[in-house]
Amino acid sequence: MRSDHMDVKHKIELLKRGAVDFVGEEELHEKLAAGKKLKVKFGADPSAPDLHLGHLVVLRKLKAFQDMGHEIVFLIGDFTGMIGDPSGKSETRKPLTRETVELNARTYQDQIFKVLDPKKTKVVYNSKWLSKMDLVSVMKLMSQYSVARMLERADFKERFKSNKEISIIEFLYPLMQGYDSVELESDVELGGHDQIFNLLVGRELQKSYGKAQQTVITMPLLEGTDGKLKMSKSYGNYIGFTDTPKDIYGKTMSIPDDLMVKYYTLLTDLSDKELKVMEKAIKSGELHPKKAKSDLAKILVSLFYGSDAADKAENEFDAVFKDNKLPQDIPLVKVSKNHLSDGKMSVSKLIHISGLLDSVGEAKRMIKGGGVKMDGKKITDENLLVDLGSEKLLSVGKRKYARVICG
RNA sequence: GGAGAGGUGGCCGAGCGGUUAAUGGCAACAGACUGUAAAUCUGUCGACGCAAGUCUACGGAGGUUCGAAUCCUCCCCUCUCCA
Repeated sequence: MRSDHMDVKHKIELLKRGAVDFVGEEELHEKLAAGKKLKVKFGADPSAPDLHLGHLVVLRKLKAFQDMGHEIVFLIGDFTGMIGDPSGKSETRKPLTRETVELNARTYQDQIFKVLDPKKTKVVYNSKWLSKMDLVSVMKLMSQYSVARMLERADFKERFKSNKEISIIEFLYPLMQGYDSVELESDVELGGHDQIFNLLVGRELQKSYGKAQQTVITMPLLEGTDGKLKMSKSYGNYIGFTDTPKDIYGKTMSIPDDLMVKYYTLLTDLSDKELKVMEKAIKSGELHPKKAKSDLAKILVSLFYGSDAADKAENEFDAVFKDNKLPQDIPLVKVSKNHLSDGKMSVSKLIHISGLLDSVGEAKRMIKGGGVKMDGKKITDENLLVDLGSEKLLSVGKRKYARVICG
């Protein structure tokens, strides 16, 4: 089936929405016009199977391709994962065992298929071809690139300039990842903007190896909940696919207000027009930033858990943080008798034992700072003896609760 | 192979024989305020102990000293310049 010119143009516009880079538009245009079913590559390291909203940005774009009938090739970098993508504070990774890779890959798929259609997704492992390469092939691969070009990569450049270590093997990473594109004959490769260098290497290697070149599309990096650094597991500023509804909601509420428009742009289907309207409304005070945020929080919870869960999360949040009520599910902690003397224990110790805080000292400091309550009353005496004959409700701040009983 | 610089708490970064559990910044946590786990301001920020205090910590192992993150020896790691 052939698509007419306008149709193709429209599709490309749609695919371009929100993208930072879009390299190789002509090739894409030609293929779409010819009615070709595209192979869209998306690669992932099997080491961190905890996807977050940053990934969602890219996954949504993949979904757009899928909805147009194209095939997603989800590449699991089990081989390249042994090196690890150079990332600032790089360290040599311990090689993953086969089982770990399998397990991580499994988890990864469980997560991406919350967004993508498994039927239109092919999963491949790059160890299939990379582990079989002999030194001659590796040398051929290496001869395609120069050190100077490698150092163009922002990450390397920075480390080189500030005299940080760069291992030679890290130079191999972009080459191997790029070689995957040669092997797969991918038509399009998608990734976060931080992947631009690697993706372009893939495009160039395809040319060197006499293949058609892939179109490279990158999506912006989403700032994390701190509003500064990119969302990432290692910065601890992420909202994960597997987070509880409560956490997705709460973490979303902790995003700085002024990031709302960006989040809406990258994580929802609002059109550019609607976004503009919203931006204005927030500025003029018509739309309270909190409202924009709680709406977004609900959208996100719904995406992973459905709208009922979203409503529930909102109610719970309002109850706890707006009306100062208690959350619904407070874990019950049983304290063994051996820890008690005469059925009693000091609050500080109790807080530590019940797992609310990491040490007794910390609990004492919290009490001094006025952050601890028992049965709704603020505790001021850090040595207060608590009789565990009956259940006690402890809270530290508004986010940590435990019901404690002797058991 | 030679010469030099350096490795400090979650991160960045001072200190260079003793009032140093180690200045400062960031992050984190709590409090106040708020229609938010936004913003802002304040406080806390090694562990154990009711406490006096004890222990653990400045790449690793030894050593010198009444006393070491600070000096010495060896080892490991990183960077720079030269060959």
